[in-house]
Amino acid sequence: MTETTWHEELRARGYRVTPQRQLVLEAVKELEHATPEEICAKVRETARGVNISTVYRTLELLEELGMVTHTHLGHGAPTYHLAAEADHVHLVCRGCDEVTEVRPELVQGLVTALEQELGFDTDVHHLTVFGRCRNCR
Amino acid sequence: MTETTWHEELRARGYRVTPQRQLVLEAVKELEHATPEEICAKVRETARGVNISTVYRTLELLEELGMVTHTHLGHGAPTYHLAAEADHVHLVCRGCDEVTEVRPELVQGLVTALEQELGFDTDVHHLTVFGRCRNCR
DNA sequence: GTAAGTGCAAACCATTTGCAAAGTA
DNA sequence: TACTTTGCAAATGGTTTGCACTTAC
Repeated sequence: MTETTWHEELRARGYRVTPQRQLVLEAVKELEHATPEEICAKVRETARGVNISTVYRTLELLEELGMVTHTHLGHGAPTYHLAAEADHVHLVCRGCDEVTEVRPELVQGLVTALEQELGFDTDVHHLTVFGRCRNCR
Repeated sequence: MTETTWHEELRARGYRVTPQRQLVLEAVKELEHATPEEICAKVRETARGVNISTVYRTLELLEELGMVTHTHLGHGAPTYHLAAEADHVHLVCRGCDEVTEVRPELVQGLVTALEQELGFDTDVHHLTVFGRCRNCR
């Protein structure tokens, strides 16, 4: 999605293009897997600050627009990334807490089975698999 | 695991058998998919109350002993159930919030692939798949 | 100009912690 | 008795909300 496209997308739905919204989207793009707090910190590196509640409100909006997605990689805050770059599944090791991204094809069998057996449409982007990695098991 | 077995299990590890621990385990057994708050409420139905922090501490202990497991079915608190009865994967519909339990064989392909390709040992009990059910898609 | 968006502070929910009192072995 | 566990109240972390002020259109 280009710069102009999403500006129009916002306006078309009655939302406004604000510097805060642009900054938050920029930060999500640059950080990858960032928590709201981290996004807020990143944005504050630039002169203009952004309030944490604005970050939350903006992330909710961007998610509704389908521009970002979030997933839960641990006990704490969720992490956000661009929907366009989210084509992977997360593996989290309970031993070393390391996060690995794996090809979505690995879950294709599961997705197909759920689809055919139950008519269930899986949100692959949100999927996180917990377990133990080679080194920690 | 029988009544006596887990009492011995506790003592063998230097832990003590207390009425609170027995009540919490009972509640987990009866409720299935209960949050700490719900477990606390359930236990309070019996004359003796239990403090919410004791519930948290007990659940942590029971999980360490491998007697209960937890999973995240939504935005709020996690839900606990007996490890012995946890042999299923959870499906959560984003439309109607309904939770479905499916046979673990459905994820067998994924588990095997992660095992063979990465040596990753998946915690199937904790796995929750978000998406949209037949009625809501 | 007017409706939408922001900042701020307070409220909220889930969870954790310190410590003195109570209970188990 | 000695050491574990509990209850309570306060602290914490993450998130949401109400409202007056500001800004995009």
